Amino acid sequence: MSSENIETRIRILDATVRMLEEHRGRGVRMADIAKTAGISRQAVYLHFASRAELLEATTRYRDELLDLDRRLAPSRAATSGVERLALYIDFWGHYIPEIYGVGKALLLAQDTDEAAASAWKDRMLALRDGCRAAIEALHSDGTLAPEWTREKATDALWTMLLLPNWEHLTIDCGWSTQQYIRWTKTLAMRAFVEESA
Amino acid sequence: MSSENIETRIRILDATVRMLEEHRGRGVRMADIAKTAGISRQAVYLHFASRAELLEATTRYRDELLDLDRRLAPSRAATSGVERLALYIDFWGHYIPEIYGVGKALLLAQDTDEAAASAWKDRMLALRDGCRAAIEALHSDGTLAPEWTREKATDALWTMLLLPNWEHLTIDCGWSTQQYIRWTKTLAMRAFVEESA
DNA sequence: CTTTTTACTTGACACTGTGTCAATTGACAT
DNA sequence: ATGTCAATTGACACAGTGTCAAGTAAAAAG
Repeated sequence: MSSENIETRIRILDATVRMLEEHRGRGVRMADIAKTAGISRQAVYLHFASRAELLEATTRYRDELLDLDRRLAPSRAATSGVERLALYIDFWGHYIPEIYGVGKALLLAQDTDEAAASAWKDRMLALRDGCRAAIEALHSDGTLAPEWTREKATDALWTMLLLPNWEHLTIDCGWSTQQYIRWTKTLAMRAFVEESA
Repeated sequence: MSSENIETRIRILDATVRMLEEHRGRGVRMADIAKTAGISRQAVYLHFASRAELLEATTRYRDELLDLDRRLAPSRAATSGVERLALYIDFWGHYIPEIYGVGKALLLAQDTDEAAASAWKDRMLALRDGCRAAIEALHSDGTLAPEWTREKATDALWTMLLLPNWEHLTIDCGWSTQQYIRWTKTLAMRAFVEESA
């Protein structure tokens, strides 16, 4: 599956990203992707066994291109829990619009496709790790609001950052990325940080 | 379309509700619904023109059975904004698990089906009305936190109550309905009510 | 300069699920 | 007995995914 020409593989991945971002993850078929990549539909299957596998590979490819580690560096370098939480939300707020199309496609494919469902779950667990790290940092600082266990706070922050929330606020309600980030930060601070008044 | 036997129509709707709740809205086909209702697949089309129309009718049917007006009465009778907000979240928290399957099916059908998308949008606008009423009540009391416009606060509350948030917390994270309601209330109070400390 | 290999193409086809159509059955009403 | 109505049966069109076999064109290997 991987012995084939790497350039073609990348052309397919680029085409997939382009199509999914353009159409917000909806109604993009294998044939459309092939056409955009300038190859036959069947050639796509020489590189990716199924639509789900292509979507999964596309998310990984996207993350590479976006240089995830560099983007995460600021929040990882934070010197306090509050700062870490704020910087992680900053990271996420700028990251999510760039992966929206691919993520949405993966999300929608869950309906029929078990493999797509588990691929998405994987991505979400990575998000949870970031959330846990931020909550853990608050906890070590002693600034995690006392009503929370670390576990529950992680789940709650994780939920706040879910893709549909961003989608709804920006696409349906017309908020800007900046407004989304500000509101999410405010909410998280009031929810998780002690005496945030 | 409506001249047909009403009993059969109801049998179909009951079967649809049952199947969707049972399978959490995923992978339920017209043939499955027909089989559950004890009729032929084609007979379903004598009552509903398409899958989207059936899903739409099913949500309305579900709301009837659940006696939405009775359930909404407490929040409508609230004497303060804070009370109204709390009671509306109570209502929603108990309502959402009962419509989850149908809602999820409608949500997933958005991928391919334009009609399903607009049916879901309709349901969501009804939810927004409830949110606006609660925010409006806070505003008249003078207890809406000053950083919010009524419009933005409505959008934000609306987003908090989105189905995927409930889904994630209860189904993925294992929270109980009570925990979901408590957390949502706490969050909403801290977000929208002035000096909630 | 032929032969082999590699990457891809073309076209056909199986499968699933939605939605349509035509002919038929069985019950109930007039 | 006749007509009407609800539903049945079986066939089919259509879209999209995934598979398969045969062919092609160019690069690599002898």
